[in-house]
Amino acid sequence: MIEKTYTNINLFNIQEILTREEYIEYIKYTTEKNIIFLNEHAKTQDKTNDEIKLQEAIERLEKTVVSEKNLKKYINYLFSNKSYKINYLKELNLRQLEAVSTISGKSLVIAGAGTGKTKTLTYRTSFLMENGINSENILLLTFTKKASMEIKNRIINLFGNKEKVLISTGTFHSFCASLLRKYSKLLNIYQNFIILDQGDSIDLIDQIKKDLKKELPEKLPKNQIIQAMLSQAVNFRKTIDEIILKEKCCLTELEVQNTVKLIINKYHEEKHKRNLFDYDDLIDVIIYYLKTNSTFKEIIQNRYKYIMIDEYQDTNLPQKELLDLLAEREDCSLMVVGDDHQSIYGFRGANYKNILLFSETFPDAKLIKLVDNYRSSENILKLVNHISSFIKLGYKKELIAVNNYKGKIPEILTTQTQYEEASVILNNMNVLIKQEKFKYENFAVLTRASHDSVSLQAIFLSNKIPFVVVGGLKFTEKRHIKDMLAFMKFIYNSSDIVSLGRILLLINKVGLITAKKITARYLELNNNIDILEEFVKKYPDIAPLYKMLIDAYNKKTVKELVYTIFDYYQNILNEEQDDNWVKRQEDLKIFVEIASSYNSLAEFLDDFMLDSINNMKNKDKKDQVVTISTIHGSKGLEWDVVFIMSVRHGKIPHVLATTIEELEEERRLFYVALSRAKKYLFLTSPELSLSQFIDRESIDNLYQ
DNA sequence: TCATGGAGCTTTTTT
DNA sequence: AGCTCCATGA
Repeated sequence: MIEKTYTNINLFNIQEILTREEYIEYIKYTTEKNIIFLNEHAKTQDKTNDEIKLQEAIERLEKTVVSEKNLKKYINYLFSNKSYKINYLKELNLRQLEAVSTISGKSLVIAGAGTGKTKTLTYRTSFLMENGINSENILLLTFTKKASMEIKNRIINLFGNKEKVLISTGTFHSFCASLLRKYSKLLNIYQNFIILDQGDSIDLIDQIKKDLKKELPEKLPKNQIIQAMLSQAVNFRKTIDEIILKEKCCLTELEVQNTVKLIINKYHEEKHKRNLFDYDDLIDVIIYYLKTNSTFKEIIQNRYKYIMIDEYQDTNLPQKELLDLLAEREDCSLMVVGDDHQSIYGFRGANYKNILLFSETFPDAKLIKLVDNYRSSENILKLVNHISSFIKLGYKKELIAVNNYKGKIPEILTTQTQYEEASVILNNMNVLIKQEKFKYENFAVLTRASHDSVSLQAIFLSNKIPFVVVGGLKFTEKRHIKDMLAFMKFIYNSSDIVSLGRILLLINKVGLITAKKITARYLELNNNIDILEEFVKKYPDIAPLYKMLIDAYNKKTVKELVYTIFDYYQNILNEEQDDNWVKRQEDLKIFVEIASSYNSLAEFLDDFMLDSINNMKNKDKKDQVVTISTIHGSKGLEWDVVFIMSVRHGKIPHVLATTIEELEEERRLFYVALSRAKKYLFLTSPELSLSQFIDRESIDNLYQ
C-alpha cells in the first residue's frame, strides 16, 4: 500500500492526505529504502577507475602548492620592489596575494565558501592593470551578470576612473552573444538574430509538432521533455540516441523514438532558417567558428590574453571546450576560480570533473588554495566542515575561521506541521530583531524547491513582514512580459515566427489554425507584413495589429517603440477578465521603464534574455526586506541569519535524487546552504523526519 | 474553428 | 494550486 502511495503522492499536501500513522510509516519506508541504497553503493563505490583517475589528477595538482615559508619570502620581495596605488599587502592575506600576483601561465584557485573569491578576482584585475596590462586584453567570465557587474564596479572604484577600465565581463552566454553580434560580418551570420529562451524553444517545438500533425504517432513525449532532451544532448555532449536510452519511460516504441528524432532535427533546421539561437547555440556556434575560422580565432586569441573564470565548478562540457580554445595559446594567462564542493548544477550539464581534471588539460597548471573564511562564526564553520568531510571526491580543504567569533551553535528545530515550522522561523526572527538589532535584510530563508516557501510567504504576508522571493517564476517567464517581448523580438527580426505566432494568438477569434495559416502566407511572401491585410476581412481584429506594427517600424527610439506596443497590448489586456490585473500592470510598468532606458533594441533584447532582470526589478526594494530564496539562488550570497527550511528526508536530499552522483550533489547543495550564514544558523523541519544528512548524535558530539 | 469549463495530473534546481 | 488536456457548445 505504501509503495503505491509513494509514487502517486503529492508531496505538497502529503500530510493532509495521509493519517499521521500512515505518514510516519511512509517516511520510515522511504528513509530505509534510501539508506539501504546508500549502503549498497558505499560497498562498491571505493574503487571505480574513473575515481582513481580523478584522485590522481587532484593529488598531482596538490603537489604544486607552494609552501608558506617560500611564499612569504617571494611575496615580500615582490611587493617591496615596486609601489602600487593599492596597498595589496595590507588588504589581502598570503594566499590571496599569491593568486593576485600570479600573472602568467595557467592556474587554478580553489576558494572555499567565504574566502574572499570576489575580492581576489577584483584585486587581481587591478594588479594586472597596475602592471601595465591593457585592460582591453582582460576577460572576466562569471556565472551571473550581477556578479560581473559587481566586480567591474569595484575595480572602477579602486581606480577611480571609468574610462580606463575596458575589461570585458559577463557570463559565458552573454560573452558569446556579444561576439556573434560584433563579428557577424566576418562570420557571415545575420546580425539581427534572436535569442530563444526555454519557453520559446518549447513554443517552436509545439509549432513543429503541429506541422507534422498527420504523421505523428499517438503517444509522444511532451514538448518540455523534448526540449530538455535536445538541450541535454548538447550540454552533456551526447547523441540523441543516448539521451533517448536514458529516458526509457515513454520512449520504448521505435516509431516514437524516430518521431522525436525527426522533431529535434526539424527544430534545429527551423532555428537556422529563421536566425534564431537558443542558449546552447550561443556557445556552440562560437566553438564552431573558433575551430573553423582561423581569422576569427586569431582576432579573439590576440584580444583576450588574460582570462579569468569564476565558478569554474559549474561549467559544462561546451563551456570547457570554449575555454580550452580561448586559452589554447601558451602566452594566454588563465586563472580559473571555483570550489569543487559547491558544484550544484549537474542537472544542466555542469561537470565538476572540469575542475578536478584541470591539470589534465593544462599539465603545467598551478594550484592555489584559499581556506581562510571571513564569513561565518566558528560554530557555524564547525558544522560546515563536518558536512563537507563526507563529500567523497575533491580537493582537500578545511575552512578556517579567521574572524575570531565563536557565535551561537546552529539550531536544529523540528515541528509538527509546516505551519509551525513557519511560525518558528517568525518567532526566532522577532527575537533576534529585538536582541541583536538586526534588520529585515539581515535574514534569509532558504528552500530546496522554489514553491517550498509558499506557506511561509503566506505567514509573512499576514504578519506584515516584507520579503523578496528569489528564484521561482521569473519576471521574464511571466506571460504578459513574454507577450511584450514577442512584439519587440518580431519587430527586430522579421523572420522570428515563434514570436509572430505568439502575437497572433493574442487576437480575438484567432487560434492555432488561423495563426498557422497566416504564418505560412507570411513566409511565402518573404516575410512581408502586408499579408495581414489579406486576413482583415475575415478577422477584423487583425487590423489594429497591422496598424500598430507599421507604426512601430517607424519609431526611432526604443522608448517610442515600447510605448507603441504597450498601448496596443493594453487594449488586449483590458478585454480579458483577469484577477491579476493590478500585478500585471505593475510588471508592465517596470518592463516599459527598463526598456525605455536602452538606446538600442538589440542591446535590450540581449540583456533581457541573458541576465536575470529580476535583479533590476528588485533593485529599489532590496533594503529592509527578508530574502526568501532557493538554495541554488543563494550561491555566492551571505546573511547574518540563515534559516534552512524543510531539512527533512525527501527534500534535502530530494526524493528525485536517486543515483549516487545525484545524492552527492544534494550533499554539496546542503553544504552551500549552510555556508551562507554569518552569525546564526537554523535548520528547521516539519514532522519527525530529519534529513539523512543530519545525524543528531554526531552533531551533538561536535559541539561538546 | 474557437472559447469555455471541468477533470486530471504534476511539481528540483536555471544561463 | 496551477496548468494542460479534452469534450462540448457557439
